[in-house]
Amino acid sequence: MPRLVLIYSTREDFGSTGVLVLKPAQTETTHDSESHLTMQVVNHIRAMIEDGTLKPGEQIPPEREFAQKLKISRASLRTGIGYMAAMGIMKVRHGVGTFIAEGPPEIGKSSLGLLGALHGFKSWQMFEARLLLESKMAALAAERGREEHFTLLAEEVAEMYATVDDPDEYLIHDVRFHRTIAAASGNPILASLMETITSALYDGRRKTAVLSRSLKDSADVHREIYRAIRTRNSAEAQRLMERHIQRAREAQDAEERADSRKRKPTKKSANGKVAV
Amino acid sequence: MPRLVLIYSTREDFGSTGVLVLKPAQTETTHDSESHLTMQVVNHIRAMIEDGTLKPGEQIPPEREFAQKLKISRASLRTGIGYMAAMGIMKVRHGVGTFIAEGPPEIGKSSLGLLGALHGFKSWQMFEARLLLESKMAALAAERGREEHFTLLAEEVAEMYATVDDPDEYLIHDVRFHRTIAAASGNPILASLMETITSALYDGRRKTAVLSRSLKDSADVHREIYRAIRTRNSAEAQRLMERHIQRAREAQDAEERADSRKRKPTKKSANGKVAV
DNA sequence: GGAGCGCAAGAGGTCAGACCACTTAGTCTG
DNA sequence: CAGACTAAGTGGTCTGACCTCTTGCGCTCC
Repeated sequence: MPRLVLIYSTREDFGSTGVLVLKPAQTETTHDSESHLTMQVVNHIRAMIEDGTLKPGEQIPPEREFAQKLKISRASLRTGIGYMAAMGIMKVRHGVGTFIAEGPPEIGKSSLGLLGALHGFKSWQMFEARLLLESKMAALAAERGREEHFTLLAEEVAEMYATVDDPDEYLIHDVRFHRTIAAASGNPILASLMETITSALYDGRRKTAVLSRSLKDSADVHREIYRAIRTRNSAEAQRLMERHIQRAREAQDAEERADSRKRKPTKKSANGKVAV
Repeated sequence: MPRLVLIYSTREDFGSTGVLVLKPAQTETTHDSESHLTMQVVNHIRAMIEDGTLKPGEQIPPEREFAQKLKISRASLRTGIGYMAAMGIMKVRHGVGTFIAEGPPEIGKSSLGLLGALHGFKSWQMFEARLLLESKMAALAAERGREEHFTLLAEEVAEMYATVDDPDEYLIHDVRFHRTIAAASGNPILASLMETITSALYDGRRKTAVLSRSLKDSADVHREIYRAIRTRNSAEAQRLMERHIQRAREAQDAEERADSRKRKPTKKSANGKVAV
């Protein structure tokens, strides 16, 4: 009996936009990418995480042993692990072991780069997305941030002023500052999205050069943002953050133009990345 | 000679926030998840996409054949394919073939659900993210939308009014309406993020019930949004969209409360999803 | 005794080839 | 002609062997 179910699916009958389709329940084979066993592994590990058997940062049993416990072949287990590793849920270290990821979650980090190549994402679009996310998070941080966040932000601002002559060190605190705001926003999903876009944006490239021109000014801006958040002035925090990122973008654009003027061949940048 | 490079990396020495670290170039082994061969496959396919050999929707050669061409084992090729499938870049269909994904790109669709389980994403956080993205896209659509987009939006609104008595059919046009706005916003990255969150939000669950109460009212709201966009009133479009999604959220919250009152055991919803 | 080298255990990575399961389309049969 | 059957082609899984990397222990040589 072909029971019909409503499935939120992607189809190609409407230009490049998907639709909601009604289709037989069995045909779900075209799922996303899980052939029974792969999903079985994913679900098993998921269950272990949910019931506390496995926590972020911990190591899972050796493949040979784990495969035997799950009563599947090592190859299938590896497929499942590979799946979760691709999503950034697990980290595999050759010769050491396999671990549950920890730290700020990134949603399909490397995925963005690939998708970008497929659909032609542009640099300005990434900046636009980042601008939106970060400015909103700054506003939320002003509304929801707790004392501990304010303390951290203040520390990072201080560190920035202290390292205006050391671009590398400065950058560390710059990143931490933005991540702390993300944490203070109280919405880890937005934080994840920001993390994803940011890492794709600066993928492999050091932005030190961009900042080295006037780190003092940069520190001043961060200090202002901090103050707005500290005094729970969300509108001001959002406005300042918008301007800050807008300027970062202009600086990078300028740098890229200068770069492309120097290197004639312009071999789509070092490691093969394009349009990012 | 241990050359030092600046790497944008994730470490666990600062609470749950990562930092920018300075480390020996060789230690990059802990990369993301690519052991030479896997990456080789990914890069090869990426190259094929970039030079036009492969386009979205097209099929790649059979595994046995492709593996031979790349001079690697079928197992390794499958690892690479699995990696890209997990990111939603490729779709594998048992007994049919492997294809390059097409349609609206989703960044780590299933990833969000898993990450949610790991870091405890809440439903309201997803709504907040969606609210932010969709309202901003509505504003952008008002600024950048072209006639063709307006035409499509008008069509969908008309279809909505025509199907107020058929929730399933109505939902199709509802989704299309929102996707058209995403397309009109001119920023595919934001559209991808929306797609990801939306599908995670309604993952497996039909939201028909939510809408069935008063589809007529819903159609009215969409019509208003359309008008704002049509007249390039971006502020109004954003405001209306915000209100619209806010209400959708309230409706769903109400439904969930009603649901949990009926089913006592509350076995963390059908297919094992939680907190989504 | 301490610094450094080297080896071995243990983890993941790759390989080969056989066999299973699914989809599809063409063919046979009633 | 409709429906069941069959075969070809593609992905899915298994087995078990071997390779490579990381790590730490223990030996050797100052």
